[in-house]
Amino acid sequence: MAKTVEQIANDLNLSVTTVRLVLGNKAAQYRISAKTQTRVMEYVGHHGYTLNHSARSLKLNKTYTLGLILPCLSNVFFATLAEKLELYCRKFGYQLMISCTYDDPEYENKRVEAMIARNTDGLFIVPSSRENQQHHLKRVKKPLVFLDRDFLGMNHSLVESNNIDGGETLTQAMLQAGAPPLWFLAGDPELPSIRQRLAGYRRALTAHGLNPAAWVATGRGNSAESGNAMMAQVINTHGLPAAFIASSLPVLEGAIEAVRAHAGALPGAINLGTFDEHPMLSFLANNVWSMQQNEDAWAQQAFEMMQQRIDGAPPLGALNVDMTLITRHR
Amino acid sequence: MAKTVEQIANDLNLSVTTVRLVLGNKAAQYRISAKTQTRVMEYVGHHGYTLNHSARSLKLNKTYTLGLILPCLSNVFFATLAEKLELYCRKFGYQLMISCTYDDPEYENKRVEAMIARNTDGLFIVPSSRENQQHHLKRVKKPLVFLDRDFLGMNHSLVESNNIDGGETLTQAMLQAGAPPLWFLAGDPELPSIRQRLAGYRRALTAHGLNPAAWVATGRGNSAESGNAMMAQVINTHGLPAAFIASSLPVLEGAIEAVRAHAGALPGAINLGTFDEHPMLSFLANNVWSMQQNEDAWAQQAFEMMQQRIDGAPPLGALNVDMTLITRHR
DNA sequence: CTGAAAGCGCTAACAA
DNA sequence: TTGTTAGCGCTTTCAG
Repeated sequence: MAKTVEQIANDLNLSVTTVRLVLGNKAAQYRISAKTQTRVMEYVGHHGYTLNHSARSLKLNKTYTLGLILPCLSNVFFATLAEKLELYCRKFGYQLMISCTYDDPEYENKRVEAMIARNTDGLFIVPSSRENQQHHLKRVKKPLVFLDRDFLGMNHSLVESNNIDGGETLTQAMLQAGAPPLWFLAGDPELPSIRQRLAGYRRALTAHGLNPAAWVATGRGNSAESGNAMMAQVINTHGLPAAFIASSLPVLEGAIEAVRAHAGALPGAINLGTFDEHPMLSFLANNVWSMQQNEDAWAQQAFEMMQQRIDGAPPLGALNVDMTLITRHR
Repeated sequence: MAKTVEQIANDLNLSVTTVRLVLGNKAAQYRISAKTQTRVMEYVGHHGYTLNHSARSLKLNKTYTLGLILPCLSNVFFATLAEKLELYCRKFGYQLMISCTYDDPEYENKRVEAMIARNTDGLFIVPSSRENQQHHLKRVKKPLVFLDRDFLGMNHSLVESNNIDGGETLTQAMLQAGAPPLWFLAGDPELPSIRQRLAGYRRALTAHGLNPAAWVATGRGNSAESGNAMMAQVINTHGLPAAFIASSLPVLEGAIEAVRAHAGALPGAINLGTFDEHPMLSFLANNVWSMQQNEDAWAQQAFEMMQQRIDGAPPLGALNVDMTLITRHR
């Protein structure tokens, strides 16, 4: 196993060129004699041959490896995105290297450095801050495709969900199903995606002749704790809401916890809205509206962008992927 | 950026060795003159230097890369495991390459081949079948650490949960909380982990003087569909169960769906047990017992095993990680 | 149709 | 304390 081309050539009294030609299926093209071909093929069939990627990478200065740098894999959306992206990469002969930043800016820079040192051919990055994104843009010479978060809004390659329309559609649907107030719990209002979702929410409220700022709560992060705190505050100041939208699943978890802490149980009459879909939303006895992000479309678009960048195309701007409304009515 | 050692040496009229020595922090050891050191450091501070991993790998025949081959990342348990494992790998200078098999045996073999061609220093594998595991064991010369599933029970390196004790503890807890029958929905009884969980369940039943085979349903896979089908059958033959255990979260999802389809809603009195913990289990209004797997401990153990194998140690046998019972009482 | 040779950037052994 | 060199396995160019 794992013979080198040179070994094969020596053992067969051939030159490396000849061996390479038949190994690379160029035998016909260069009219290698049938006998030589079979000799090589038999040898390989017997002893095996696996190309040494390190050597190839060194020579070609291309590793057929791409990096994916994201906040964390335990978030189902990112995990699914990573899975889909890996699938597309593999399909075109690339290996994907995944690294988590836990939204730590320093960590993120280190991961980017490490990926570059490993000669990845390009990087997909979910930046954790405006400064990070700017930093990468300035320092990284390799093809870069940003995902999910656009802090800058400039002309670089980026894939994100159509969060504004998603927020609007979700809000509209919930307004049609029940009377206001309809609260919006924005876990991390600093994140561009959350800001956009909130903007969509406001647009829908305005269209309904409602005050777009009356029922918005903001938190300090995309977490259950933050969701809990926001809901606790809403209950404190306005009582139990009849309907609310969570900016993400962890926020929803925390908010429901807070409702339970207040009311003993989650009243079935509360209408729930959330971004990101998950089968376990079916565990709820309430009406649930969820805005699903299309990870597969993301992955496809992102990989295509990457390929174009690798092929020398200039940055391609932002690309929006539509979201899908999922409803569960009890 | 990205200067090579040789370029630095040329520009500074030094030899590669000298440059390497100060770059590798061996300056003191080899007593490189202070002047030379600062010259090099200044040059690097100005122009930068990133080690070329491909060249290093080729020379050392070591890539500091490890492979992780698992069914899928959209499964939260595997995603979290991958995340933790990546953390440990990184801590020791390794990069992790993740690939999903979707439990397709052929795919799995291809992924293994690809990882080997890329000179990964070792492989973590969640094998999808007995044949696959055997195949890898036979053909892969690199260090191998299996995860989650042991089809063979031989002397190789493996990390899994203590599924038997976990199943027993879960069953005991639920038997203490409510009267039997207590059903067990085994999504994929072919999987070693599920078999073990079932064995633990049976042990607990027997200890309680109950028939260990009376309330077991088996399905055709670890999926919501399978869970749905099993529960539908249970309801058909025995009516709505007062309590049941799902062998995994997707099975639980499907089972609850089936209960809803039959009863219109999920009766709050049904006691629910499941393997794998997830925050969204809080969405349920029922009593819930969940058996949490400790991904962090898995990752640590698995990485340690891998290191030992890389350092030349023989296979180290199976290692069990205890599970933790999480209870939610309403 | 087949062969020879240079060189990718790094490491390690040996020289001075 | 610093310099020289061979070679990892592959690709590519040029030469028969």
